[in-house]
Amino acid sequence: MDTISVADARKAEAVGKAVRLRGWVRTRRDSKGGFSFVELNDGSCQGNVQVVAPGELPNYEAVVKHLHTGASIAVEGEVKASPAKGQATEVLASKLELVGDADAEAYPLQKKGHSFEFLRTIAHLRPRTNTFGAVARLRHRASKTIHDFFDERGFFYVHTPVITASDCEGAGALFRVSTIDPDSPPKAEGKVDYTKDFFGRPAYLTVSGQLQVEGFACALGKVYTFGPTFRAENSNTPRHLAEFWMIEPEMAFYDLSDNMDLAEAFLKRIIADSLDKCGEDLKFFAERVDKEIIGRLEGVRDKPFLRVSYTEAVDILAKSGKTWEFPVAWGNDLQSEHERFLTEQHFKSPVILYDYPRTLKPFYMRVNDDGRTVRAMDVLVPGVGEIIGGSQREERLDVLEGRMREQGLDPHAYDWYLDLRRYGTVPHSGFGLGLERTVLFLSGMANIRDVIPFPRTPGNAEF
RNA sequence: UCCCCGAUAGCUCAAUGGUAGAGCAACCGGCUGUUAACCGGUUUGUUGUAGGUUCGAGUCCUACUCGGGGAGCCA
Repeated sequence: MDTISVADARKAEAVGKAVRLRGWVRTRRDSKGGFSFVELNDGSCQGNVQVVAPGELPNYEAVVKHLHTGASIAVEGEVKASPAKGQATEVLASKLELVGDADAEAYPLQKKGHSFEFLRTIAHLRPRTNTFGAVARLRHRASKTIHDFFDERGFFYVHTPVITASDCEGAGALFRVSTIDPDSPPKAEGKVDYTKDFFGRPAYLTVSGQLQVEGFACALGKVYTFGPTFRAENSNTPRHLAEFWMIEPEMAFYDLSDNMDLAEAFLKRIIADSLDKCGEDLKFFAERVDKEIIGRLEGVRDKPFLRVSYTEAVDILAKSGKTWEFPVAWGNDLQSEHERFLTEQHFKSPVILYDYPRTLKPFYMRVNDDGRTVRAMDVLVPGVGEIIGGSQREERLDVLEGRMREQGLDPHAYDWYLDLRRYGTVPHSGFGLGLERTVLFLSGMANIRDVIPFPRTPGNAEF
Protein backbone atom coordinates (compact mmCIF):
# COMPACT_ATOMS: atom_id res chain seq x y z
CA MET A 1 0.00 0.00 0.00
CA ASP A 2 1.43 3.35 -1.08
CA THR A 3 1.15 6.56 0.87
CA ILE A 4 0.05 9.19 -1.62
CA SER A 5 -0.79 12.88 -1.54
CA VAL A 6 -4.26 14.33 -1.74
CA ALA A 7 -3.21 15.88 -5.06
CA ASP A 8 -2.50 12.41 -6.46
CA ALA A 9 -5.60 10.86 -4.90
CA ARG A 10 -7.79 13.39 -6.69
CA LYS A 11 -6.54 12.33 -10.12
CA ALA A 12 -8.65 9.85 -12.09
CA GLU A 13 -5.57 7.66 -12.66
CA ALA A 14 -5.59 6.78 -8.97
CA VAL A 15 -8.92 4.92 -9.21
CA GLY A 16 -8.59 1.32 -8.10
CA LYS A 17 -5.47 1.82 -6.00
CA ALA A 18 -5.20 0.83 -2.38
CA VAL A 19 -3.65 3.84 -0.65
CA ARG A 20 -2.79 5.53 2.62
CA LEU A 21 -3.48 9.27 3.02
CA ARG A 22 -2.53 11.59 5.88
CA GLY A 23 -3.63 15.11 6.52
CA TRP A 24 -6.06 17.41 8.28
CA VAL A 25 -9.85 17.35 8.37
CA ARG A 26 -11.52 20.33 6.73
CA THR A 27 -15.14 19.33 7.34
CA ARG A 28 -17.25 16.30 8.11
CA ARG A 29 -20.75 15.69 6.78
CA ASP A 30 -22.82 12.88 8.17
CA SER A 31 -25.05 11.13 5.70
CA LYS A 32 -28.56 9.97 6.26
CA GLY A 33 -27.30 6.48 5.44
CA GLY A 34 -25.30 6.04 8.60
CA PHE A 35 -21.88 6.93 7.24
CA SER A 36 -19.82 10.12 6.93
CA PHE A 37 -17.97 12.20 4.38
CA VAL A 38 -14.67 13.60 5.59
CA GLU A 39 -12.98 16.33 3.54
CA LEU A 40 -9.26 15.69 3.85
CA ASN A 41 -6.54 18.21 2.93
CA ASP A 42 -2.79 17.73 3.20
CA GLY A 43 -1.65 20.99 1.62
CA SER A 44 -0.41 19.30 -1.55
CA CYS A 45 -3.04 21.11 -3.57
CA GLN A 46 -5.98 23.47 -3.27
CA GLY A 47 -8.67 20.81 -3.28
CA ASN A 48 -9.63 18.23 -0.69
CA VAL A 49 -10.19 14.55 -1.23
CA GLN A 50 -13.53 13.22 -0.03
CA VAL A 51 -13.09 10.28 2.29
CA VAL A 52 -16.13 8.06 2.65
CA ALA A 53 -16.11 6.60 6.15
CA PRO A 54 -18.58 3.68 6.40
CA GLY A 55 -20.58 3.16 9.56
CA GLU A 56 -19.04 -0.32 9.80
CA LEU A 57 -15.63 1.09 10.79
CA PRO A 58 -14.98 -0.19 14.33
CA ASN A 59 -14.24 3.35 15.59
CA TYR A 60 -17.08 4.98 13.65
CA GLU A 61 -19.22 6.04 16.63
CA ALA A 62 -16.30 6.75 18.95
CA VAL A 63 -13.98 8.61 16.56
CA VAL A 64 -15.35 9.34 13.09
CA LYS A 65 -18.58 10.90 14.34
CA HIS A 66 -16.54 13.30 16.45
CA LEU A 67 -13.98 14.38 13.84
CA HIS A 68 -13.74 18.15 13.72
CA THR A 69 -12.12 20.71 11.51
CA GLY A 70 -8.40 20.73 12.21
CA ALA A 71 -7.95 17.17 13.46
CA SER A 72 -5.14 15.17 11.84
CA ILE A 73 -5.97 11.69 10.57
CA ALA A 74 -4.47 8.76 8.66
CA VAL A 75 -6.74 6.91 6.26
CA GLU A 76 -6.31 3.61 4.46
CA GLY A 77 -8.67 2.62 1.70
CA GLU A 78 -9.36 2.34 -2.00
CA VAL A 79 -9.61 5.22 -4.47
CA LYS A 80 -12.94 5.05 -6.29
CA ALA A 81 -14.54 7.04 -9.04
CA SER A 82 -16.94 9.37 -7.27
CA PRO A 83 -20.59 8.83 -8.18
CA ALA A 84 -21.53 12.39 -7.22
CA LYS A 85 -20.66 15.78 -8.65
CA GLY A 86 -17.85 17.92 -7.30
CA GLN A 87 -14.92 15.53 -7.52
CA ALA A 88 -13.51 12.89 -9.84
CA THR A 89 -12.46 10.53 -7.09
CA GLU A 90 -13.10 9.66 -3.49
CA VAL A 91 -11.50 7.30 -1.00
CA LEU A 92 -13.54 4.54 0.57
CA ALA A 93 -11.90 4.09 3.95
CA SER A 94 -11.18 0.64 5.36
CA LYS A 95 -9.35 2.20 8.29
CA LEU A 96 -9.43 5.74 9.72
CA GLU A 97 -7.08 6.62 12.54
CA LEU A 98 -7.15 9.81 14.58
CA VAL A 99 -3.56 11.10 14.81
CA GLY A 100 -4.17 14.34 16.68
CA ASP A 101 -7.49 15.75 17.83
CA ALA A 102 -8.35 19.45 17.60
CA ASP A 103 -10.62 20.56 20.44
CA ALA A 104 -13.63 21.94 18.64
CA GLU A 105 -14.39 24.40 21.44
CA ALA A 106 -10.94 25.95 21.25
CA TYR A 107 -9.74 25.51 17.65
CA PRO A 108 -10.08 28.93 16.04
CA LEU A 109 -10.54 27.85 12.42
CA GLN A 110 -14.02 26.92 11.29
CA LYS A 111 -15.33 25.64 8.05
CA LYS A 112 -16.79 29.07 7.37
CA GLY A 113 -14.73 31.85 5.86
CA HIS A 114 -12.68 34.06 8.14
CA SER A 115 -11.54 37.63 7.68
CA PHE A 116 -7.88 38.09 6.75
CA GLU A 117 -7.55 40.44 9.74
CA PHE A 118 -8.59 37.65 12.11
CA LEU A 119 -6.35 35.10 10.40
CA ARG A 120 -3.38 37.44 10.87
CA THR A 121 -3.81 37.00 14.63
CA ILE A 122 -3.34 33.23 14.17
CA ALA A 123 -0.57 33.30 11.57
CA HIS A 124 0.70 29.91 12.76
CA LEU A 125 -2.64 28.27 11.86
CA ARG A 126 -3.65 30.24 8.81
CA PRO A 127 -1.61 28.11 6.34
CA ARG A 128 -4.34 25.51 6.94
CA THR A 129 -6.88 27.70 5.17
CA ASN A 130 -7.62 27.60 1.45
CA THR A 131 -6.36 31.10 0.86
CA PHE A 132 -3.06 30.83 2.71
CA GLY A 133 -2.33 27.38 1.33
CA ALA A 134 -2.80 28.83 -2.14
CA VAL A 135 -0.59 31.81 -1.32
CA ALA A 136 2.16 29.53 0.01
CA ARG A 137 2.12 27.33 -3.07
CA LEU A 138 2.09 30.37 -5.40
CA ARG A 139 4.96 31.96 -3.48
CA HIS A 140 6.95 28.74 -3.78
CA ARG A 141 6.28 28.57 -7.50
CA ALA A 142 7.38 32.17 -8.06
CA SER A 143 10.59 31.56 -6.09
CA LYS A 144 11.35 28.41 -8.07
CA THR A 145 10.71 30.16 -11.39
CA ILE A 146 13.01 33.02 -10.40
CA HIS A 147 15.92 30.64 -9.85
CA ASP A 148 15.07 28.70 -13.03
CA PHE A 149 14.85 31.86 -15.14
CA PHE A 150 18.27 33.12 -14.10
CA ASP A 151 19.91 29.70 -14.22
CA GLU A 152 18.69 29.14 -17.77
CA ARG A 153 20.24 32.47 -18.80
CA GLY A 154 23.64 31.85 -17.26
CA PHE A 155 23.23 33.94 -14.10
CA PHE A 156 24.95 32.97 -10.85
CA TYR A 157 23.16 33.18 -7.51
CA VAL A 158 25.25 35.27 -5.10
CA HIS A 159 24.61 35.41 -1.35
CA THR A 160 25.21 38.98 -0.27
CA PRO A 161 25.58 39.76 3.44
CA VAL A 162 22.59 40.28 5.69
CA ILE A 163 24.70 42.37 8.08
CA THR A 164 26.28 45.47 6.63
CA ALA A 165 28.32 48.39 7.91
CA SER A 166 27.32 50.73 5.09
CA ASP A 167 25.01 53.06 6.94
CA CYS A 168 24.00 55.31 4.06
CA GLU A 169 22.93 53.27 1.09
CA GLY A 170 20.09 55.66 0.47
CA ALA A 171 17.36 53.03 0.59
CA GLY A 172 15.62 53.83 3.81
CA ALA A 173 16.08 53.58 7.56
CA LEU A 174 18.19 50.75 8.97
CA PHE A 175 17.88 48.31 11.84
CA ARG A 176 20.93 48.39 14.06
CA VAL A 177 22.75 45.14 14.84
CA SER A 178 24.58 45.28 18.14
CA THR A 179 25.67 43.22 21.13
CA ILE A 180 26.12 46.28 23.31
CA ASP A 181 24.12 46.23 26.55
CA PRO A 182 21.53 48.95 25.97
CA ASP A 183 21.29 49.64 29.73
CA SER A 184 24.98 50.37 30.17
CA PRO A 185 26.67 50.98 26.83
CA PRO A 186 30.41 51.70 26.66
CA LYS A 187 30.95 55.41 26.16
CA ALA A 188 33.58 57.68 24.71
CA GLU A 189 33.24 61.45 24.94
CA GLY A 190 29.64 61.12 26.07
CA LYS A 191 28.54 59.02 23.13
CA VAL A 192 28.12 55.28 22.68
CA ASP A 193 31.50 53.82 21.75
CA TYR A 194 30.82 51.48 18.85
CA THR A 195 34.48 50.53 18.59
CA LYS A 196 33.60 48.29 21.55
CA ASP A 197 30.67 46.74 19.69
CA PHE A 198 30.78 43.28 18.09
CA PHE A 199 32.01 44.47 14.70
CA GLY A 200 34.09 47.32 16.09
CA ARG A 201 31.83 49.79 14.31
CA PRO A 202 28.11 50.41 13.88
CA ALA A 203 26.42 47.64 11.92
CA TYR A 204 22.98 47.21 10.41
CA LEU A 205 20.67 44.76 8.65
CA THR A 206 20.91 45.11 4.90
CA VAL A 207 18.48 47.30 2.97
CA SER A 208 19.82 46.02 -0.36
CA GLY A 209 22.51 43.70 -1.65
CA GLN A 210 23.06 45.83 -4.72
CA LEU A 211 26.39 47.46 -3.92
CA GLN A 212 27.95 44.15 -2.95
CA VAL A 213 26.49 42.23 -5.87
CA GLU A 214 27.88 44.81 -8.30
CA GLY A 215 31.30 43.49 -7.34
CA PHE A 216 30.30 40.01 -8.45
CA ALA A 217 28.67 41.27 -11.66
CA CYS A 218 32.00 42.91 -12.46
CA ALA A 219 33.63 39.47 -12.26
CA LEU A 220 31.07 36.80 -13.11
CA GLY A 221 29.10 38.86 -15.63
CA LYS A 222 25.51 38.03 -14.79
CA VAL A 223 24.50 37.50 -11.15
CA TYR A 224 21.54 37.91 -8.82
CA THR A 225 20.75 37.98 -5.14
CA PHE A 226 17.58 36.65 -3.55
CA GLY A 227 17.27 37.15 0.16
CA PRO A 228 15.68 38.92 3.07
CA THR A 229 15.84 42.69 3.22
CA PHE A 230 15.10 44.99 6.15
CA ARG A 231 13.72 48.50 6.29
CA ALA A 232 13.11 50.28 9.60
CA GLU A 233 10.72 52.78 8.02
CA ASN A 234 7.56 53.48 10.01
CA SER A 235 5.45 52.46 7.04
CA ASN A 236 1.87 51.38 7.70
CA THR A 237 0.44 50.42 4.35
CA PRO A 238 -0.83 47.29 2.59
CA ARG A 239 2.33 47.38 0.43
CA HIS A 240 5.18 47.65 2.98
CA LEU A 241 6.93 45.25 5.33
CA ALA A 242 9.88 45.77 7.68
CA GLU A 243 11.24 42.38 6.54
CA PHE A 244 10.70 41.27 2.98
CA TRP A 245 12.41 39.26 0.25
CA MET A 246 14.04 40.93 -2.70
CA ILE A 247 15.55 39.69 -5.94
CA GLU A 248 18.32 41.85 -7.39
CA PRO A 249 19.90 40.87 -10.71
CA GLU A 250 23.02 42.75 -11.81
CA MET A 251 24.57 42.44 -15.26
CA ALA A 252 27.93 43.63 -16.58
CA PHE A 253 27.87 45.26 -20.05
CA TYR A 254 24.06 45.75 -19.88
CA ASP A 255 22.73 49.21 -20.67
CA LEU A 256 19.32 50.49 -19.54
CA SER A 257 17.58 49.11 -22.61
CA ASP A 258 19.02 45.61 -21.98
CA ASN A 259 17.94 46.01 -18.36
CA MET A 260 14.35 46.79 -19.37
CA ASP A 261 14.31 43.83 -21.78
CA LEU A 262 15.40 41.53 -18.97
CA ALA A 263 12.90 42.95 -16.45
CA GLU A 264 10.05 42.47 -18.92
CA ALA A 265 11.02 38.90 -19.84
CA PHE A 266 11.51 38.12 -16.14
CA LEU A 267 8.06 39.30 -15.02
CA LYS A 268 6.38 37.62 -17.98
CA ARG A 269 8.06 34.33 -17.18
CA ILE A 270 6.95 34.45 -13.53
CA ILE A 271 3.38 35.11 -14.64
CA ALA A 272 3.44 32.42 -17.34
CA ASP A 273 4.70 29.78 -14.91
CA SER A 274 2.07 30.73 -12.35
CA LEU A 275 -0.68 30.42 -14.95
CA ASP A 276 0.71 27.08 -16.17
CA LYS A 277 1.51 25.46 -12.86
CA CYS A 278 -0.78 27.04 -10.24
CA GLY A 279 -4.02 26.89 -12.21
CA GLU A 280 -6.12 25.45 -9.40
CA ASP A 281 -4.86 28.04 -6.90
CA LEU A 282 -5.36 30.92 -9.36
CA LYS A 283 -8.88 29.67 -10.05
CA PHE A 284 -9.50 29.86 -6.31
CA PHE A 285 -8.18 33.46 -6.18
CA ALA A 286 -10.41 34.32 -9.13
CA GLU A 287 -13.46 32.89 -7.33
CA ARG A 288 -12.83 34.21 -3.82
CA VAL A 289 -10.36 37.09 -3.93
CA ASP A 290 -10.18 38.96 -7.24
CA LYS A 291 -12.47 38.12 -10.18
CA GLU A 292 -10.22 39.89 -12.67
CA ILE A 293 -6.97 38.20 -11.68
CA ILE A 294 -6.53 35.66 -14.47
CA GLY A 295 -7.38 38.09 -17.27
CA ARG A 296 -5.04 40.68 -15.79
CA LEU A 297 -2.18 38.20 -15.57
CA GLU A 298 -2.74 37.01 -19.13
CA GLY A 299 -2.74 40.63 -20.28
CA VAL A 300 0.59 41.39 -18.65
CA ARG A 301 2.04 38.12 -19.95
CA ASP A 302 0.95 38.79 -23.54
CA LYS A 303 1.19 42.57 -23.99
CA PRO A 304 4.48 44.36 -24.62
CA PHE A 305 5.44 46.67 -21.77
CA LEU A 306 5.22 50.30 -22.85
CA ARG A 307 8.35 52.36 -22.33
CA VAL A 308 7.78 55.99 -21.51
CA SER A 309 10.34 58.54 -20.37
CA TYR A 310 9.73 60.52 -17.21
CA THR A 311 9.53 63.67 -19.33
CA GLU A 312 6.85 62.13 -21.58
CA ALA A 313 4.94 60.89 -18.54
CA VAL A 314 4.89 64.36 -16.98
CA ASP A 315 3.58 65.71 -20.28
CA ILE A 316 0.79 63.10 -20.39
CA LEU A 317 -0.19 63.83 -16.78
CA ALA A 318 -0.18 67.58 -17.34
CA LYS A 319 -2.41 67.26 -20.41
CA SER A 320 -4.74 64.67 -18.87
CA GLY A 321 -7.23 67.27 -17.68
CA LYS A 322 -7.23 65.60 -14.26
CA THR A 323 -6.89 67.57 -11.07
CA TRP A 324 -4.09 66.14 -8.97
CA GLU A 325 -3.69 66.25 -5.24
CA PHE A 326 0.03 66.65 -5.85
CA PRO A 327 1.08 69.04 -8.61
CA VAL A 328 2.63 67.63 -11.77
CA ALA A 329 5.75 69.46 -12.84
CA TRP A 330 9.08 68.41 -14.30
CA GLY A 331 11.40 67.74 -11.38
CA ASN A 332 8.67 66.62 -8.97
CA ASP A 333 8.54 62.97 -8.03
CA LEU A 334 5.61 61.03 -9.44
CA GLN A 335 3.03 60.21 -6.76
CA SER A 336 0.92 57.08 -6.38
CA GLU A 337 -2.03 58.83 -8.00
CA HIS A 338 0.11 59.64 -11.07
CA GLU A 339 1.58 56.16 -11.45
CA ARG A 340 -1.84 54.61 -10.96
CA PHE A 341 -3.36 56.87 -13.62
CA LEU A 342 -0.68 55.97 -16.15
CA THR A 343 -0.81 52.20 -15.76
CA GLU A 344 -4.48 51.70 -14.84
CA GLN A 345 -6.30 54.38 -16.83
CA HIS A 346 -4.18 55.99 -19.54
CA PHE A 347 -2.22 53.02 -20.90
CA LYS A 348 -4.17 50.18 -19.24
CA SER A 349 -0.97 48.19 -19.48
CA PRO A 350 2.31 47.64 -17.67
CA VAL A 351 4.54 50.65 -18.18
CA ILE A 352 8.27 51.16 -17.76
CA LEU A 353 9.13 54.73 -16.86
CA TYR A 354 12.76 55.74 -17.40
CA ASP A 355 15.20 58.66 -17.38
CA TYR A 356 14.20 60.41 -14.15
CA PRO A 357 15.56 63.78 -12.95
CA ARG A 358 18.95 63.30 -11.28
CA THR A 359 17.76 65.09 -8.16
CA LEU A 360 15.17 62.38 -7.49
CA LYS A 361 17.42 59.34 -7.69
CA PRO A 362 20.38 57.86 -5.77
CA PHE A 363 24.04 58.51 -6.54
CA TYR A 364 24.75 55.20 -8.24
CA MET A 365 22.46 55.79 -11.23
CA ARG A 366 24.20 56.75 -14.47
CA VAL A 367 23.93 60.40 -15.50
CA ASN A 368 22.61 60.93 -19.02
CA ASP A 369 24.33 63.17 -21.58
CA ASP A 370 21.71 65.86 -20.97
CA GLY A 371 23.08 66.23 -17.45
CA ARG A 372 19.56 66.57 -16.03
CA THR A 373 18.40 62.96 -15.95
CA VAL A 374 19.71 59.58 -14.87
CA ARG A 375 19.24 56.13 -16.38
CA ALA A 376 16.63 54.95 -13.89
CA MET A 377 13.63 52.77 -14.62
CA ASP A 378 10.51 51.81 -12.69
CA VAL A 379 8.18 49.06 -13.84
CA LEU A 380 4.56 49.86 -12.99
CA VAL A 381 1.80 47.27 -13.15
CA PRO A 382 -1.96 47.77 -12.77
CA GLY A 383 -3.18 47.11 -9.25
CA VAL A 384 0.13 47.08 -7.41
CA GLY A 385 2.02 50.06 -8.84
CA GLU A 386 5.80 50.00 -8.69
CA ILE A 387 6.96 46.39 -8.71
CA ILE A 388 10.51 46.82 -10.04
CA GLY A 389 12.99 49.65 -9.59
CA GLY A 390 16.33 49.64 -11.35
CA SER A 391 18.94 51.55 -13.28
CA GLN A 392 22.06 51.54 -15.35
CA ARG A 393 24.88 52.18 -12.86
CA GLU A 394 27.31 55.06 -13.06
CA GLU A 395 30.57 53.47 -14.21
CA ARG A 396 32.65 56.70 -14.46
CA LEU A 397 34.70 57.24 -11.31
CA ASP A 398 34.78 61.03 -11.41
CA VAL A 399 31.06 61.38 -12.12
CA LEU A 400 30.20 58.88 -9.37
CA GLU A 401 32.31 60.70 -6.79
CA GLY A 402 30.69 63.96 -7.83
CA ARG A 403 27.22 62.46 -7.39
CA MET A 404 28.11 61.26 -3.90
CA ARG A 405 29.24 64.72 -2.82
CA GLU A 406 26.14 66.21 -4.48
CA GLN A 407 24.02 64.05 -2.15
CA GLY A 408 26.07 64.81 0.94
CA LEU A 409 27.84 61.47 1.06
CA ASP A 410 31.55 61.00 1.73
CA PRO A 411 33.19 59.06 -1.14
CA HIS A 412 35.76 57.66 1.30
CA ALA A 413 33.01 55.69 3.01
CA TYR A 414 32.49 53.87 -0.32
CA ASP A 415 36.11 53.28 -1.15
CA TRP A 416 35.66 49.58 -1.92
CA TYR A 417 32.66 50.38 -4.15
CA LEU A 418 34.68 52.99 -6.03
CA ASP A 419 37.42 50.39 -6.62
CA LEU A 420 35.01 48.71 -9.04
CA ARG A 421 35.32 51.89 -11.15
CA ARG A 422 39.04 52.32 -10.59
CA TYR A 423 39.93 48.88 -11.88
CA GLY A 424 38.40 47.56 -15.08
CA THR A 425 35.15 49.51 -14.87
CA VAL A 426 32.32 48.46 -17.21
CA PRO A 427 28.85 49.70 -17.98
CA HIS A 428 26.42 47.62 -15.95
CA SER A 429 22.80 47.55 -14.89
CA GLY A 430 20.43 45.88 -12.51
CA PHE A 431 17.09 46.07 -10.76
CA GLY A 432 15.22 45.00 -7.65
CA LEU A 433 11.98 43.04 -7.54
CA GLY A 434 10.01 42.70 -4.31
CA LEU A 435 8.89 39.08 -3.93
CA GLU A 436 5.85 39.94 -1.80
CA ARG A 437 4.66 42.63 -4.23
CA THR A 438 5.02 40.05 -6.96
CA VAL A 439 2.88 37.57 -5.03
CA LEU A 440 0.33 40.34 -4.40
CA PHE A 441 0.17 40.93 -8.12
CA LEU A 442 -0.03 37.22 -8.96
CA SER A 443 -2.77 36.43 -6.43
CA GLY A 444 -4.88 39.57 -6.37
CA MET A 445 -4.50 39.63 -2.59
CA ALA A 446 -4.90 43.14 -1.19
CA ASN A 447 -2.54 43.25 1.80
CA ILE A 448 1.17 42.40 1.73
CA ARG A 449 0.87 41.01 5.28
CA ASP A 450 -1.15 38.17 3.80
CA VAL A 451 1.43 37.00 1.26
CA ILE A 452 4.38 36.43 3.63
CA PRO A 453 4.21 33.64 6.24
CA PHE A 454 4.91 35.78 9.32
CA PRO A 455 4.73 39.51 8.59
CA ARG A 456 6.96 41.99 10.41
CA THR A 457 5.60 45.51 10.50
CA PRO A 458 5.92 48.46 12.91
CA GLY A 459 4.73 47.24 16.30
CA ASN A 460 4.27 43.63 15.21
CA ALA A 461 6.83 40.81 15.40
CA GLU A 462 4.43 38.18 16.77
CA PHE A 463 5.17 34.50 16.12
C1' U B 1 4.34 59.62 10.94
C1' C B 2 -0.37 62.34 9.06
C1' C B 3 -5.91 62.15 7.71
C1' C B 4 -10.52 59.26 7.96
C1' C B 5 -13.22 54.90 9.85
C1' G B 6 -13.79 51.00 13.28
C1' A B 7 -13.46 47.59 18.00
C1' U B 8 -20.27 43.95 20.99
C1' A B 9 -20.50 35.77 22.02
C1' G B 10 -15.19 31.35 19.36
C1' C B 11 -16.16 33.83 14.09
C1' U B 12 -19.29 37.54 11.02
C1' C B 13 -22.42 41.27 12.52
C1' A B 14 -27.32 43.82 14.83
C1' A B 15 -29.09 46.78 19.03
C1' U B 16 -33.60 55.66 19.35
C1' G B 17 -29.27 57.23 26.10
C1' G B 18 -33.77 52.78 29.17
C1' U B 19 -33.95 44.41 30.46
C1' A B 20 -27.42 42.94 25.09
C1' G B 21 -29.61 39.90 20.04
C1' A B 22 -29.13 37.05 15.19
C1' G B 23 -26.49 33.83 11.77
C1' C B 24 -22.49 30.47 11.79
C1' A B 25 -19.45 27.31 15.05
C1' A B 26 -19.85 23.93 19.36
C1' C B 27 -23.19 20.33 22.00
C1' C B 28 -27.85 17.02 21.77
C1' G B 29 -31.44 14.88 18.47
C1' G B 30 -33.45 13.92 13.37
C1' C B 31 -32.59 12.70 8.29
C1' U B 32 -31.23 6.41 2.61
C1' G B 33 -24.58 9.71 -1.20
C1' U B 34 -23.37 14.58 1.15
C1' U B 35 -20.59 19.11 -1.41
C1' A B 36 -19.64 25.94 3.31
C1' A B 37 -25.18 19.50 3.51
C1' C B 38 -30.07 20.14 5.57
C1' C B 39 -34.08 20.32 9.82
C1' G B 40 -35.29 20.96 15.31
C1' G B 41 -33.39 22.14 20.11
C1' U B 42 -29.44 23.75 23.89
C1' U B 43 -25.13 26.57 25.59
C1' U B 44 -22.23 31.03 24.83
C1' G B 45 -20.90 38.17 27.00
C1' U B 46 -15.80 42.31 32.17
C1' U B 47 -19.69 45.53 24.76
C1' G B 48 -10.87 46.85 23.36
C1' U B 49 -8.49 49.61 28.06
C1' A B 50 -8.76 53.74 31.60
C1' G B 51 -11.36 57.88 33.00
C1' G B 52 -15.66 61.36 32.52
C1' U B 53 -21.04 63.24 31.57
C1' U B 54 -25.94 61.21 33.13
C1' C B 55 -31.21 58.95 37.47
C1' G B 56 -29.36 55.48 33.75
C1' A B 57 -23.88 54.51 28.75
C1' G B 58 -22.74 49.16 23.95
C1' U B 59 -24.70 54.11 22.52
C1' C B 60 -22.32 60.78 24.38
C1' C B 61 -17.07 63.07 25.73
C1' U B 62 -11.43 62.53 26.57
C1' A B 63 -6.99 59.68 26.41
C1' C B 64 -4.67 55.22 25.16
C1' U B 65 -4.23 50.29 22.61
C1' C B 66 -5.21 47.47 18.42
C1' G B 67 -7.24 46.90 13.40
C1' G B 68 -8.87 48.80 8.42
C1' G B 69 -8.74 52.51 4.26
C1' G B 70 -5.97 56.67 2.17
C1' A B 71 -1.12 59.50 2.08
C1' G B 72 4.25 59.76 2.70
C1' C B 73 8.86 56.57 2.51
C1' C B 74 9.82 52.44 -1.07
C1' A B 75 10.30 46.88 -3.14
